[in-house]
Amino acid sequence: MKKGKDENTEEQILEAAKNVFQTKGMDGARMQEIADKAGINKAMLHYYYRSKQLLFEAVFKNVFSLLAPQLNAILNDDSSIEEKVKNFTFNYISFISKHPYLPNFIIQELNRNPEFILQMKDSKGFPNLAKFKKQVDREVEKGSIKPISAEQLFINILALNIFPFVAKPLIMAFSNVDSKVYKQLMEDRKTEVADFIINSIKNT
Amino acid sequence: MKKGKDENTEEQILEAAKNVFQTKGMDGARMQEIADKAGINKAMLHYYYRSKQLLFEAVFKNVFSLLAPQLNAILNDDSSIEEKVKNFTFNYISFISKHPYLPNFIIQELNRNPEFILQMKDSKGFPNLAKFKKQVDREVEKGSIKPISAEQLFINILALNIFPFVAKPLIMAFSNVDSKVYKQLMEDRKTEVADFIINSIKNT
DNA sequence: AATTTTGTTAACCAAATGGTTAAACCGTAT
DNA sequence: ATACGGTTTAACCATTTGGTTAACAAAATT
Repeated sequence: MKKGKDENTEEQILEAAKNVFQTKGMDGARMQEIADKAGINKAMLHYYYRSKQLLFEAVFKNVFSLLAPQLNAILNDDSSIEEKVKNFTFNYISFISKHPYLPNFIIQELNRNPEFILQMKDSKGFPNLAKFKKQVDREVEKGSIKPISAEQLFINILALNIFPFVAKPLIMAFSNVDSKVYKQLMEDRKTEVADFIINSIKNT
Repeated sequence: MKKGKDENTEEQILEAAKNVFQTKGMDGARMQEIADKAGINKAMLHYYYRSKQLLFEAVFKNVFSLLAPQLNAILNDDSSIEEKVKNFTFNYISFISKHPYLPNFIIQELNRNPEFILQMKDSKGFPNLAKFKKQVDREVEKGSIKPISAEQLFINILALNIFPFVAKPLIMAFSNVDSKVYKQLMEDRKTEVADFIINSIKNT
């Protein structure tokens, strides 16, 4: 069996490609740089993935599959809204610290080619608002949270959690803080963001 | 005087370049495409702007100068926090409808090259948190709003307003809405976002 | 009117880039 | 041992791309 070897190379390519594509984007990425990072000949990229476009798509799907479960935690979990907001906020900020380029990569590439996400919408595990919508409507009706549509609440939760990482250079410049202070701000947000959201929607 | 002619050409180039750079990004943009959109010969781009890099920087500064006054409305205006939040939210969403690619462009390019914003920090009119910080601290002390740092509040305001436009393709896919419904959601946010923020920070 | 300066173009160039190919390599089965 | 299969590499190729040049046109200056 030499399969160990192939799978290893294929995996090394994907890892290197994830690295380069996430930091440089599709247009800025260079096949040669990916090959160098993987420590193999450039022809191997085409041997295993045919073209830059297909390699990119493999990377995108792989990266996206990391994000989807995070979002499903808020959409398809069984806990209360309040619990979900607390858990999601806490976990997401930890998660993103391990994948700092992920949100920007996904957002950038989807804006470059918005049709691309349509191919993924069918795959199982793709985040979907249906269940969350029912829950929000029910809690609004019960009176435990103020009137808000599930869509707007979902947008707000994502915005407050994701945006600070996407806009890091901008925020750092405006607020005149260095990397260290910025990191502390993000650490504080693990609990502050949840409080901010809950304060806003909770009925007294 | 043929100055009318030059300035016209120079201006046409900048307009075409803004168009192309904002939609394709620095790496995806092609000098030929800019020339075509401007209806002139490619050599003119170099005649007026020397290089792709310098043309890009001219575009970036121009685009950034549209955004800065929007942000200063919340940082350096004299109205109360509540008023500011209401006005900013309402105005920003209108503003962005006229410049849909702007926030994504700025965020994407700053992530590609975070040092770039340092060159701009000195220029007058560059958004700065100093005044806003004093105001927030004062209002917290007075007890008119709940304890929150100016930095976190500013991040939250930006996040809730900017993110929905940056992440449009993502949100559309998750919530299964078409462009028309999405536009309505954004329209609703002109008032909903301000309420959301104020609910969260206002002391009862 | 002659000349100099500025604006504009077509043709060209060198480097970079995604992709291909033909030969070498290497473990395995015959 | 040898032939065979997938794997890997160096060299190569065609195209794209940012940038240049030299000649030409249009003003501006004298």
